Amino acid sequence: MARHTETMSDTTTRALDLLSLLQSHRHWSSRELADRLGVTDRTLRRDIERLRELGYEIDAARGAVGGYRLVAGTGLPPLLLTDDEGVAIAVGLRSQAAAGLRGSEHTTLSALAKIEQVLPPTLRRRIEALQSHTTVAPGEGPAVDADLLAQLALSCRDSERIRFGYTAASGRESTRSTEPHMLVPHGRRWYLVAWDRDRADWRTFRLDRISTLQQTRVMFPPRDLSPRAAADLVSGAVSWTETSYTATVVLDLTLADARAALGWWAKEATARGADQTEWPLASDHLAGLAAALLWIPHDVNYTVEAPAEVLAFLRAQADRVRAAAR
Amino acid sequence: MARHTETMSDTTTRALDLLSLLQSHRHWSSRELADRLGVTDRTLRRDIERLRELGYEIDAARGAVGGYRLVAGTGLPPLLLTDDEGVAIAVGLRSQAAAGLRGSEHTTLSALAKIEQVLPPTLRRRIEALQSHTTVAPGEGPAVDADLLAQLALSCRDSERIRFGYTAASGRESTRSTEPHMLVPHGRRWYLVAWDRDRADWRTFRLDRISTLQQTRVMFPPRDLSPRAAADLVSGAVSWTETSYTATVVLDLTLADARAALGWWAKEATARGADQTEWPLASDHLAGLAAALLWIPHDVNYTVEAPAEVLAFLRAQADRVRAAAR
DNA sequence: TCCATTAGGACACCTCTTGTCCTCATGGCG
DNA sequence: CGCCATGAGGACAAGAGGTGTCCTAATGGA
Repeated sequence: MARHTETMSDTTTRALDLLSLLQSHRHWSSRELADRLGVTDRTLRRDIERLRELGYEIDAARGAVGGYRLVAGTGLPPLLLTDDEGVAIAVGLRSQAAAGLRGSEHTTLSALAKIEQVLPPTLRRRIEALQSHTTVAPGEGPAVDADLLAQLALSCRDSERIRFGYTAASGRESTRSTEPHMLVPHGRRWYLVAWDRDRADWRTFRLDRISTLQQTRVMFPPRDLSPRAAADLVSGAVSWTETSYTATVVLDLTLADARAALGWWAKEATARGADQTEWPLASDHLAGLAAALLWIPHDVNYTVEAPAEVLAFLRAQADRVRAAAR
Repeated sequence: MARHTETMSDTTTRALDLLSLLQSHRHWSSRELADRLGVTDRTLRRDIERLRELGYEIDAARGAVGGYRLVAGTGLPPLLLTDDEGVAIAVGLRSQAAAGLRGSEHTTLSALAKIEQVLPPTLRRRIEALQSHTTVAPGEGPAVDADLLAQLALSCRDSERIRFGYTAASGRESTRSTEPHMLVPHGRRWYLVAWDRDRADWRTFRLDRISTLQQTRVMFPPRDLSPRAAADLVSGAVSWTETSYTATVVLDLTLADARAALGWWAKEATARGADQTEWPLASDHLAGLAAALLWIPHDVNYTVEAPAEVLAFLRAQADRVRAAAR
């Protein structure tokens, strides 16, 4: 956007500017591009050629309505984002990490680290503001502070020593000086696996028990610890084994009707007999399990099959709501 | 990563490579960087200088543990992502757009358009795979196909004529040839505001009623229509006015205790008298409202104050659950 | 104090870029 | 069918700018 002073090394700037233009609109004529970049059309063609040599695929149409367009190639080109777009991406990544999406936690964190590293402070404030609006599902509040997660991801990636306050399960508070190694999700929580310098051993820390994080800018040589071993450390340390609750809902609907009524998230449903459907539910929380029942349409009859503990919870909740809604 | 053939224009490549290195790790010594880029340290210093002139803030530490680090400046540098990171970002943006996050829809879409434009097909397939795992809250299934949303966002941005099949509310199917103008979220749904070429007028289309999208690669000159007017078009067209439900929960807890018990998403709670707390709830769906109650801890007494309609729903649901959980 | 590191000036060599001028290829439109 | 606007790219000369070598100056940590 900002026209740079013309005295600097120009060909590099122009290449980036050109990429940015090609990303912000899909169709450009040679004239327009050349004018914007302040060069001849011949030079522009050379610039395009250069980008092509660098691996970016640029389609060109000849003739009356000709023009250039950047097209999906084999790799990702550098993304040239506006501030707002950067904010949108950071918010998306943060909430994704906080929600604990399985299967790609590490890439999510690494992308987040990349963007957090260069995020101007002004934009960071905007993220906080936006994030507070992201009140998605009730009860599913973020199990972790996304900002802390991002900071720790950076420190892990860069092998930077950190200090923080920690409140143990027993309630004892202490200050830890550690070499952070890896972030591991477990259940709906995140754990930091780090080398505790005072205790000279590996420790795991629950993120929501970490209070004040200080990034010393001191690097350390990474120690060996396989991801597998790190995960084992965490599951070993998690004492209050996070039980997962399950139940089966039996709907008085054919499988096809059930699919139609419940939509995509009933895709695990199976038929029971000719005109009933089994719909398996699972959740880390009893409340989450119960919530799913509320979305069954009014005109559908169903019963719940589940362990006594779960059924008792459901009955108790029903009674509470009945009493409260008078 | 891939070493390019050495014959090409190099200084631009090197600048991008350098940025990429600086983004993938926070701390680098001059030696390391120079080696990786295959140049002298003097040239490297010149490259760093160039980047600084381009506006990227690069910290340097002199002395024994010296080195360079890319630091948050005033603007976002080009993001150089690995394929995996690109996938993670696309997934995040898509689910954010699909969830209908308020306040930043347009930036989210514009960022999404940017990345979708250059996303290699192989990566796109990976996104689909990941997205099916993102089963977040029950009942909150994606109200819209994220892929369609992304495609339409691209066409709107680039003023590209499109054709698609549309099933009207009446059930009548038709094929529309339109000039897409803007995507507008309303309730949990998305609407496309477009100029219908056959009817020669503005029309709104619900995204989940659009069936087969064809992108003609024909551009058109954008017509004037303010965002405000577009939004009005949509809310005018939405007949079944999407009512939003509200309720107030009165908890037998002090405000402080309620905050502690309910966590961050009870931040709108206010005190009522000395030892009660008012907790306002709002949701587009009755079920969403009811679900919130389930997360209130067992040992807390509460009552619900709400319109008769809402109370009736709560009682009915309670009875259903009671009956089903036998 | 010493050492390793970044910072940057000077200079010679040479590559690469740029604009001008040219011809060719291609797609849409009348 | 032929016209015209557009992209593609070769040739060439002028000159700008990148590179490596060699140098000295700061600076931070042990």
